[in-house]
Amino acid sequence: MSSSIEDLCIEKGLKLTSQRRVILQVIEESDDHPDVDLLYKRASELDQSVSIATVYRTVRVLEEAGILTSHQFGDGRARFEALSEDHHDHLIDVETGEVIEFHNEEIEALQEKIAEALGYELVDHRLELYGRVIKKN
Amino acid sequence: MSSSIEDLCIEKGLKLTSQRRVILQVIEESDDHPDVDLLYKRASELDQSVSIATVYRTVRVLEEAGILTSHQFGDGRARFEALSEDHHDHLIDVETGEVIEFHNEEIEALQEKIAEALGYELVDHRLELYGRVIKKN
DNA sequence: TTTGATATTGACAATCATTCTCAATTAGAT
DNA sequence: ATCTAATTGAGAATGATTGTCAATATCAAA
Repeated sequence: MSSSIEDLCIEKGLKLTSQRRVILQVIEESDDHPDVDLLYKRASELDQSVSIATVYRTVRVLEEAGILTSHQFGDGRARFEALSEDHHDHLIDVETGEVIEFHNEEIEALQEKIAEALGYELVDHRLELYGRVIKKN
Repeated sequence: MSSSIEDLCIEKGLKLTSQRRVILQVIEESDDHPDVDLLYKRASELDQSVSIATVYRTVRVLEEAGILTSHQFGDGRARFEALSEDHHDHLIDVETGEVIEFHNEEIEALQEKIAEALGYELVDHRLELYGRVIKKN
């Protein structure tokens, strides 16, 4: 019944309010990369008492707790996904806005190497590919 | 006297107003990655009549003309640089905010390959490394 | 050159995403 | 059951950016 994300919140000492439970559920059930408005819409369907201010706050708290990550893809608003142990980058379909996740060890290693060569320890990175479907005919 | 960026603007059919000339000059002389406020400050020193609205507009027009590119590094505002033929990516010093440019053919090729493997033609990409200086002792 | 259509400008209002404020409520420890 | 600190909803405030509009300036054509 209690989701794994809820357990993480308890570990981090976050209070589990009814609003947070709903938002957590929505996040857990989303495998796209929703923005705040979409999270708000989905949460509102389950519980009308959730306000958009709370969605903004919850999303920030969860990110600070290392449970969520946010991305900035082109358009102005932040998009979110649960932080999983398996790191991945994103390919964004420029026609549809669809987001495809991928992971490539070779490119990960290469980034470390580049940073090191410049005298830096890599603490984070952002790699986004923007592409158009190849139509074969 | 007329800068190469000015020539590009003429080619694109953009009118060369005195305000634009000043902004173009500022862009040409900046080798950091200034945001709109900084461009505005630098332009104002040369010509007090330049308004921030015009900086915003000019920057947009120049980007549409393929003369400028904008980046979104972590903080909210857009930062700009003249678009040169030699493509590069960015490493951002997380302590100081300093931006270091680099280019790596291997990683460029790898990105193409990854996109292709997912069925996409790569139209653009964004690679940002966030690092901390390695202090040797 | 002067003219004229059209683009550009400054000032500031409007917008959009996000954060803040504050009084009222609630979770969870005791 | 009680208490304290965290959380909430509503809406105001913020910060970056874009839109509006009347006044002005550019560049092409006469």
